[in-house]
Amino acid sequence: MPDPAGERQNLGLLCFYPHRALEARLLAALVAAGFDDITTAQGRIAARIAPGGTRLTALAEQALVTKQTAGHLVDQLERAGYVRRVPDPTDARARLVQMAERGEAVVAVARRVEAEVEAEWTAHLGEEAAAQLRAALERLREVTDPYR
Amino acid sequence: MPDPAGERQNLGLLCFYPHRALEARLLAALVAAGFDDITTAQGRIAARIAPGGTRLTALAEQALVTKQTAGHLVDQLERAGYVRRVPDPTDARARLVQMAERGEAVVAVARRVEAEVEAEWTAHLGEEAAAQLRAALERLREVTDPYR
DNA sequence: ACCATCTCGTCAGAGGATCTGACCATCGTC
DNA sequence: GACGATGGTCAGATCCTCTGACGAGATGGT
Repeated sequence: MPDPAGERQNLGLLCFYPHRALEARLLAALVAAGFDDITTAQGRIAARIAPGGTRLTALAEQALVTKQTAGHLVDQLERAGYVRRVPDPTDARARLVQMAERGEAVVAVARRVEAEVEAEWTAHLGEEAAAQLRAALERLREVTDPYR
Repeated sequence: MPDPAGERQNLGLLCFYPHRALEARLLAALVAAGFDDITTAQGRIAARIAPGGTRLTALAEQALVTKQTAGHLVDQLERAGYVRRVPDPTDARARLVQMAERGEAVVAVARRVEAEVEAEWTAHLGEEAAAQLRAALERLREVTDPYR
């Protein structure tokens, strides 16, 4: 990962700063809202739960962790009441991880903070540059996200 | 951190994909080059060592970890021969973490991979869009990197 | 139906990464 | 010189992540 404090930083590293900043803002806001028992790792898993529920294996794939790790994190989220596991009606081996009520409350807070942060960034960059940034990142995702 | 598999992803999450892709590419290339005893956490610290050496506290600040964590990672890097610690001539309390020969070799590989990846991304986006992306990310860094 | 094979998820165990708290040596300043 | 601030370490705990092994259910060919 080496990259000096030099002038021209690589694009990957430049991408890191906004991501880290958002994650820190989110975590702080969640703690402030009383959800102080959540970790970033749990959040990264929870963030990938689709409306109807998502299989553990799918969560693991998208988050780029092993299914053991994902299972461990879902255990914690379940114990804390953020998610629940229900049988998958289409496959008796599988179970769907769904948001519980408490989980939905967290998502609501997260959505608000995300919108806030994005508004700040847009204000800093200007509408047009922000839109271009989004477009470029979305196109970049085509070649950098194996699970798009 | 929650963010659904929904349509319009937030900018922070969009930033994550390129960063993760680059880090994975780097790690794979380093392993392929025989540097198979390095971890991403070590890399994130090593990446911030300036040419003349950097203090532990500075490394910790920039990587956003505690100085204990940074010290632990530098211990490993030192044991593996990637870096060395030398006394700071300007302050008897402090020591400078410097790249050792083996560390320089890693940096060389990393530089090459970074350039490769950036060339691929530029090819995908087009010269102009890539330049705009870089410019936007650099401006965004002004408000997202506390240690710029 | 049946069997080989794959997929979904779990259990067990180990190694890393990261934090908090306590502590010492040195620096800078009044 | 005395005192608060800074650089770094030690100790201990917690969380995250992985590898390996495994059982239960699905799938496809015969």
